[in-house]
Order: sequence, then structure tokens, then C-alpha cells
Amino acid sequence: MKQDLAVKLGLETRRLEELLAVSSIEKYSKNQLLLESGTTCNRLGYIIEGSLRTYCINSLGEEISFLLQVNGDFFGDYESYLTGKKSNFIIKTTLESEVIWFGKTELEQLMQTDQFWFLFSKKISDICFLEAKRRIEDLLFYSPEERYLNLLNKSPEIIQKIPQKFISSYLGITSQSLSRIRKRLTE
Amino acid sequence: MKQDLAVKLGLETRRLEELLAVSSIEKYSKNQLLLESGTTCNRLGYIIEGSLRTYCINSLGEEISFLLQVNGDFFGDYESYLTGKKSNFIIKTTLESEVIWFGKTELEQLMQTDQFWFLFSKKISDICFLEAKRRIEDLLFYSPEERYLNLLNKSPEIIQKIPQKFISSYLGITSQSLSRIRKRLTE
DNA sequence: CGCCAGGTTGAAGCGCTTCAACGTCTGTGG
DNA sequence: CCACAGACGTTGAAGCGCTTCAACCTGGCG
Repeated sequence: MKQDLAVKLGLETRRLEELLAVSSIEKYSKNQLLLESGTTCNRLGYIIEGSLRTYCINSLGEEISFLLQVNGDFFGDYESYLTGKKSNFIIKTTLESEVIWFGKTELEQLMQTDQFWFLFSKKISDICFLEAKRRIEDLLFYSPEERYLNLLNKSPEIIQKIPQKFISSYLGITSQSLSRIRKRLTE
Repeated sequence: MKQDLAVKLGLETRRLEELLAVSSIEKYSKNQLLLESGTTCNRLGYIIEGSLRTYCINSLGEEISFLLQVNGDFFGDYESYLTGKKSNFIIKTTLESEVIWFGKTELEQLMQTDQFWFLFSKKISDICFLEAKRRIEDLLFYSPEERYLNLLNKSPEIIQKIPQKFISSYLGITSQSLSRIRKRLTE
């Protein structure tokens, strides 16, 4: 699991140890709150095991999934983290989960010690951008049905671990529509 | 115009001069090609005056606008720039335009000289991420009609400078639908 | 003048939404 | 241990908005 993280971030063993020395590992049960709306997100997380959703509440009081994440994914409201502004998002586990937390203060101290960690923090920004870009392309270029197939193809794990009602709003449709799309595809 | 750029990027006069010393300013006429599909994007641009669109061709041969930009915006296929991979996008002016180009080689040389330019390049990544995030929120949370109103509100300049047929695919709809939405809104 | 690209309008169709009812499963208390 | 409540998903029916295809208008330009 540490190895996964090292590969993902391109870290040598020494660097990984350095990072983990200022990080903390936590376990959570199902449906626990990891980020509360209205607070500033001052840490980033990495999912060792489990799954979670990042969502917000729209003007009609509906929960809209912004991100769905599983093993090996990074999470957090990166906008709030960067700008220091209060987050509009809520992050909750959808299964029992174990995560590593990287505090902003600690990461910034690391950056002071070695330029390596500067490059590292830029790499995180770049990854966030590239993921956001994929999401735009998905929403802009594909129909709801195609988006569901794309998700199934990219991450069957998400379909496994996260209830359908959270997946539907991630795809930008209602849960009834997703139910019908699934039915249509199996016929 | 230099002042706009300095403010946008948070640069002091000295830093701005340093940057401009390794940049180039170019003028383009309407409908000129700034980035060709299948090539690597090895520079980033800033629009002094004019407008342009970043688009790609889908499997049906249709042009889909990914970005529409005007005065004071940055452009380029940032994914291709970061990864060095060939771009799937095409960038063309929609009006006579004047832009500043920042070459990747030159920016990387600047970064070698001073840590300031490291921070600067991370800031660009962060800006790209934040813009991408807004776009996702727009596509995910709003209807086509609301997205048009959001665009009208955020950037009437885009509506002025860019033909409707390019705006419609940016909003994720057909040009006929956009025509009807506009009609509906004036009634 | 006449052509052509860009935009508008009409009619039909399709897919997603909405509202409502009904299964199905799970966990909990009597 | 069973009965029931509540959450989740499915299905039906009606409606609405966007798409598609086609015709037509308009303004700019050779």
C-alpha cells in the first residue's frame, strides 16, 4: 500500500518515508464525515482502502456528487486547499475506509526544506488539472449512457463500492434514468 | 496591456520584464491556426487583444468547442504542454488577434535561474485547475439554458466576439437549441 | 446580382425528468 | 424469530426540452 503511493507519486523510498513522517493514517466507518461544508480544507487525503464521495447540496436541496473515489485516489476540496476559502463540499465515506492525511502546514514545511517538495506539490496540481480536464471532456463529449459506460470501463470499482443514487448525480442524471440505462444495456 | 498581464499573474515590473524578455508577441488575422491537431503544444499564450477557440473534432466529424477565450485569457493545450503528448485540439482565432507566446523551453530556463519562477509555474497550474473546476460545476449543476445565462453573465465579451455556432457546442448543445434558448429569453 | 455561411424556424422524435407506485433487502425492536 | 420500517432501486405514465432534418431568411462579399 505504501508502494502504491510511492509509485503513484513517483517517490523513492527515502522520500516516501519523509512524507509519511509528517502524515497521519486514520480509519473510518461507513458514512463518516471527512470534510464538512463551510470549513476550510487544510489537508489532502489518499485512500488506502475504501471509498468516498465528494458532494454538494444544490439550490433545490439535492445532493450532487462531484467526485467518487476509491483505493489509490487522492481527495479533498483542492480549491479550498489552494485558496484557503471555505468549502461548499461535503466528503463522506461510503464504506469502511482507511486514509492517509497530508496536512497543508506540514507539506509547506517540507517545501521549505527541499526544492524536491516544490516540484512534488506542482505535480499534485498538475494531476488535479488533468483529472478535471477528463471530467469536462466526459461531460461535454458524451451522452449520459456513454458516460455510464465510460465509468464502467474506467472504474468498475466505483460501481461496486458506491450506491447507484450517488453515481447518477455524478453522471449528471437522475437515479431513475440510471436505472433505466442499466436495464437497457442488459437487454 | 502589460499591466493587465502583471496584475493577472501577480508580477512586479522587474519580473514582468524578465518574462517578456523571453517571450514573443505575434499578430494574427481572423480564422488563423495557432495550434494544429497532432502536434505537441510547447508554448502557452496570453491574449492581448482578440478572441479564439480551442476545439476538437468528434467521431461524427463535428467540431466541439472546448474553450472560448478573449482579452486577458491564457490559452494552449495545457495537457499536451505538461505531458509532451500530441494534442487532439485545434486552436484558431475568431477575430484579428494579438497574443504573447511563452515557450516551454524558455520558461524552464527561467525556472532554473530563480525559485520565484517555480512558484510562478505552479500558480499557472493552479489557475488552470480552478478554471477546469468551474467548467465541471457549470456542466454538472446547470441546465443548457442556465449555462447560457451563466456565460452571458460571466463573459458577455465571448458572446460578442465568437459566432453562435461555436458557442453552442461549448455549452454542450446544438446551434438550433441555442437559437431557441435566446429567442425564449427575449420574449 | 447572386452565392454562401450563419442563423432562425417548423415538425417530428427521442431521451431524460418528474411524480407516483411498487418491489426488495436489511437491520431493528417487539 | 419474525414483523415491520425505512432505504434503495425499479417500473409506469406523462411531460418537457433538446435533437434531428429540413426549409427558409438574412447579411456580407465577390
